[in-house]
Amino acid sequence: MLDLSTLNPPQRQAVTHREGPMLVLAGAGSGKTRVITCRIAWLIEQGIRAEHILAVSFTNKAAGEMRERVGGLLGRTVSRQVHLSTFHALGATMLREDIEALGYQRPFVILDEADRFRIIRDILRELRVGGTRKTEARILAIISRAKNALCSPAELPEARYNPEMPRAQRVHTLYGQALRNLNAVDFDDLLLLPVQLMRQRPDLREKYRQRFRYVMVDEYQDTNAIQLALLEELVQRERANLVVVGDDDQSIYAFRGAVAGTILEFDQRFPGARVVTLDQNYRSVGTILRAANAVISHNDQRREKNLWSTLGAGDPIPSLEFPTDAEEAEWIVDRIRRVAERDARPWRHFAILYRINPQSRILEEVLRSQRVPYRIIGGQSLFDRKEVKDLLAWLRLVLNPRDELSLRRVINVPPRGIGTTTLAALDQRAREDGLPLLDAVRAALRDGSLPERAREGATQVVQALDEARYALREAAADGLEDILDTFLMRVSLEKAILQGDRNEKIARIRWSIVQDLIGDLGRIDAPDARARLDRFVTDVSLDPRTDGGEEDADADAVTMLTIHSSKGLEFPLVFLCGMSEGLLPHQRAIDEHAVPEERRLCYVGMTRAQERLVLTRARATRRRNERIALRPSRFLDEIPPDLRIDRIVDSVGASQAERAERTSRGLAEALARLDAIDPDAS
DNA sequence: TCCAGGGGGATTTTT
DNA sequence: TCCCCCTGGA
Ligand SMILES: Nc1ncnc2c1ncn2[C@@H]1O[C@H](COP(=O)(O)OP(=O)(O)OP(=O)(O)O)[C@@H](O)[C@H]1O
Repeated sequence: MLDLSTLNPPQRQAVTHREGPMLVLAGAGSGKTRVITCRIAWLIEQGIRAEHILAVSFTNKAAGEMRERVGGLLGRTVSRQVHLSTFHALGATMLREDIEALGYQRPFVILDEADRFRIIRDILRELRVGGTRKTEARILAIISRAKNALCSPAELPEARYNPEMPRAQRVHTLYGQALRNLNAVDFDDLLLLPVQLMRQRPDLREKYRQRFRYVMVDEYQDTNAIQLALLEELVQRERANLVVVGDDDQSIYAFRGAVAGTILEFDQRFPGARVVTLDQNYRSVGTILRAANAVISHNDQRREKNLWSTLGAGDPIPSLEFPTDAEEAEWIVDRIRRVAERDARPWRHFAILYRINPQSRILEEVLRSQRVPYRIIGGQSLFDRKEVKDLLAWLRLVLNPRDELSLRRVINVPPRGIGTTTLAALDQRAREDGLPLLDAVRAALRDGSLPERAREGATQVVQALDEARYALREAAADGLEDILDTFLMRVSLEKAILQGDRNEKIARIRWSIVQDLIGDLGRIDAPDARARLDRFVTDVSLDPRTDGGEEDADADAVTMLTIHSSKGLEFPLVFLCGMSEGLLPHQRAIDEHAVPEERRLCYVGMTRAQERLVLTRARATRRRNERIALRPSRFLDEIPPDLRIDRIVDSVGASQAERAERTSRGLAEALARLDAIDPDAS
């Protein structure tokens, strides 16, 4: 049940807001997300049906968190009926329903990064222009930015000076055609196509408007043009029941086309909008809040905020220097273990934040060797796994045998004697006769034009797919697991995986990952087997990294994540590592004069901490077997000296005096500070 | 024609 | 350190 007395007056005003657009603009930890979750509960108590409520956030992690909080207020049964998702998942849902209206088949394929690279590489090869991976990445980025800005590459602001632009323009067109031919969409299409859909089909737009009558958006400062367009199609401007919350200081998705100014212009875009601000921070102790505010105040063009907290003064923030990132990692993990033991803290109270994913590797090694349970959010761990992609490809084929991309991927997994040449011949035949690739395989089997060694395998694949599809047609929802078991056995997925790696142990792990993933099927419920499979495939494509689902979220483990994915979350104890020039701010941001965005990133990272924040950095790191010297981040200097304690922690054996001598602040000062720090800080 | 093994290259941030 | 591509053996 919702208790309005757990809210302060402006929060209450936003929660019980009735009609029309509203913006809640407030700093970190001021209870913006709580406004959204409580508003959902309030609406339902007012008799609004859960399925008429849509709440959007930006990361899968944040959406999951929100679902949990709503579940806490209303119970799981009701919270499951609320539409709670990321913009992309929302788009995927709409497309799963209506993509046929745009001339695609159902189900469609959602491409991952590797698929996109492969397509670009093929196009460049066809155009007879070679390209390094860097070029390919640049072109992909241009295409993505254009889609997110709802324009062609030539219309982008960067068009004049980006050297890849002429090529990107041509590739853009071919890329679009390639995706169409493959019946595939990329992540950007998940936003773009629903907008097109609603613009072309007012009847469908009306259907969605009727469905999503109350709309809320968390982290509104990160909305870009295409997401805004989607929102505008979904709500009626003046009469919009739209409540958005955000903080211009936490705008950290400029690379995706978000503009910090968008949130400040909300009332121009949605006329008559009410604006509410929140000032009280309920998350962090005083030192953390003041230090974060000090850093962010170095940005201009921001809305000045007046955040205060009553959670106590807090300790000064240690800012620690280590010889290398390996020692930095050792120290962090050691410290986590000691504090966990001393204060009887569960592991889940600790988070380690970093700027880029590869920084997690060394931490992961140490955590593992010290047997500290941990969980990595994001990164490439599950995303890039061959076995997961193969599984998905097979499942997609069951849903849609015309999915050529998937068929090409797995037809020779495990090796079935259908190599590049055989495949090319099949491809040509398909093109000549206007057949889908799978039907070309059938035809080649029938008239014997398939090489001898490929026949047996091809027959197996065709039959397995036919049988699975036939079984699926009739099956009740709970019949899905058996059908898939049989199907995967027939296409030898297990064999492919176990043979696929010389290291048997690794192969077994790979297979167990696939099994775990299939086990997650149990959590998906839909009217029939086909719909369940469809949902499953979309879910995994959108967020392949949440392998364990709900029980994992509850697991007691140290959390490791990038600052970007930490947005909206909070932890009692936070280690923000890699506080060096080149990492935070990142070198590329420095080169591109984008330091203010990095400063916001630093602000977001610092404000995740509730009780204690520790900033760490290394003098050197190793990249591609090269030692790279690192200087302290400029953001450290922006924290007032009375709020931080600078220390140098050298390898075991260095005396305290020696350590102190190396601090830039001088021996006496450093020693004085050492006394102030709590006894087991080293 | 298929495929395993070695050499070369690569790291912003998310969906 | 891990991943992709190419080449030579079967
Ligand atoms: N009125 C309140 N009384 C007590 N605690 C509150 C209140 N409002 C919010 N909180 C708590 O403060 C913390 C931060 O709230 P919340 O996550 O909603 O902030 P936020 O503004 O969304 O933060 P951010 O911008 O960093 O995402 C949460 O632990 C929340 O439960």
